[in-house]
Amino acid sequence: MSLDEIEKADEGIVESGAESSPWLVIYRTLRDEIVSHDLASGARLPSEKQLCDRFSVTRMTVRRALQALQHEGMLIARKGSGVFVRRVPPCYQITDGKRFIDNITAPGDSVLTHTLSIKRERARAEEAEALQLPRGARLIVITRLRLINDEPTFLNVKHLPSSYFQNFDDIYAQRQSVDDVYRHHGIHDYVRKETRITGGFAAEGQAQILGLAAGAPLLLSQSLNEDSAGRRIEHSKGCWPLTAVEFVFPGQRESIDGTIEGFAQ
Amino acid sequence: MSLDEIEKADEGIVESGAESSPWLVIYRTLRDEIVSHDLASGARLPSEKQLCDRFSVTRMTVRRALQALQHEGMLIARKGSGVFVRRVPPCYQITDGKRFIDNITAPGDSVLTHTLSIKRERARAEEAEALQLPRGARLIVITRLRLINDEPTFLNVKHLPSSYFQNFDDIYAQRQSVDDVYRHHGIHDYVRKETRITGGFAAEGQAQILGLAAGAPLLLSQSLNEDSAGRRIEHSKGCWPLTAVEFVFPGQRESIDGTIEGFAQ
DNA sequence: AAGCCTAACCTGTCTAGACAGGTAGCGTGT
DNA sequence: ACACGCTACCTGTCTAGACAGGTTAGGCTT
Repeated sequence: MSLDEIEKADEGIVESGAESSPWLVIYRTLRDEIVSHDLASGARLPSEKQLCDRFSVTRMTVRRALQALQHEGMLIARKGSGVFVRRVPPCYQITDGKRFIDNITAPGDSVLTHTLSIKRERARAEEAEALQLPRGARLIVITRLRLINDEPTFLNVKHLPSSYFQNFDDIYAQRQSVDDVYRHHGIHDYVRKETRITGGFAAEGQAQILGLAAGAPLLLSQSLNEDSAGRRIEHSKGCWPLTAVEFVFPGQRESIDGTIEGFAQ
Repeated sequence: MSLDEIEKADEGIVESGAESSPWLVIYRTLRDEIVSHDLASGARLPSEKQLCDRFSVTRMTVRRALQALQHEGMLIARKGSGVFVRRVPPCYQITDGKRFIDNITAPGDSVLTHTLSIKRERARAEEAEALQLPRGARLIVITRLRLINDEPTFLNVKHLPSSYFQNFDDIYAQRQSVDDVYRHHGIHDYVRKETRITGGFAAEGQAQILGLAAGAPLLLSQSLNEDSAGRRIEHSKGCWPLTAVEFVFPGQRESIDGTIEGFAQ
């Protein structure tokens, strides 16, 4: 991991030895087998009992190791069924921009969007403030799941003021694209007004959708779009498996030939 | 497939207290006592054995609950000593800017910086590329820990090209400020060239310094500063307890009176 | 009074079982 | 051929106890 250097830099303060208790051995062994693709993504692990035999320990010791790997999002256990490899940790780079997720760096990656629900709701305090609407204003609420290379990677809820998008459902049903909805309603240009990033933990529903263990750590993103007239047109919240992505925010003064990157177009 | 939980993404493991196994009851009870300050920050919890008596379960069941709370950074166990409350989860907002951490929103908060080490190293591939230097170039490496309201909150390693800062040690020793070092070397203006954010897990050394359990989830930040001549003067990496901060990135087109926020000055 | 030492206490880890509840596949009966 | 039900297997959780190793405070020695 990229920050292991911090530890190296400070070995004078704390040394992290090559200590090894039985569960740590199991943890490291399985982790290496996952990273090296000896255990393929999606594959089922040997059952806990088989692992007990292999490592000559009891189930609780095996489970200690499996639990750590689940927390890190590498494994997901399905009750009654088995434990499965979830993710070989490549980390996608996301550049903040208008289409948040559409600028995955590697061009060969597949991105699939699943619309889970479209609802109407009334603005609560939070959305009202973010969108600069009165509390109780009508909102369109879209919940979507994005799969990158077939791994569920981004769970997203968008809030849009109903009043700006009278024909939302028709257009969205046709194209599955919020940008097309914008265009159809006369919004041909808009700006990312603000982006926020923090961390949190997966509630049961989120975990299930993302294929993670309940309580798994997440990256949480929030963004706000504004049209050229200064109207707040979208408030979006989303969550990602903790190590699935790296957000890249380019600085403001990237002046090549006089224009400002992220500002032009 | 109810997704409404995404609204309270940073809640904890499970909500809607429908289901309850013994360890979940303990988890929720202790979590509530921490959040409500019945258990003060820094206080020692009753020993595991006492909790066993209180909840009428065995130690493994108590530990199951404690483990979840440790993972979320609310508790930290010290072997031989006890389990202590670490953090009542207020989340500081950090606005990305020149002085990364100096713009904590709440003005009443205390910020204390601890310089852990200052070393000289040779640039490895990563730093060389980031700073646009030849591999093996001389670097100054500063490791610092920042406490916010006495909680260790930000562990940070800065890499600076030695060649730009001949008098680094003297100036830094006097003022403990990298900005002052810049000024003393004629750099009165610089820009945040890029910021990256992702997530990861605490190595043992990091965990100990931050007062977290080993393997606890972290927010990882990376930033790059450039002076007005376009020289890369600083590459900084850091890690934060997952829920300790929220990064706020204002959009580029915040045009008030014709200037671009984050660009002027 | 200062310092050492020991005993009590605490967490970390592991063993060896047990039962509950979910899953999937196999075989039987229709 | 198909549907159903049963069974074997799997993970989730809990019990009851054990030992190892770190911490701390109180008592003893000097």
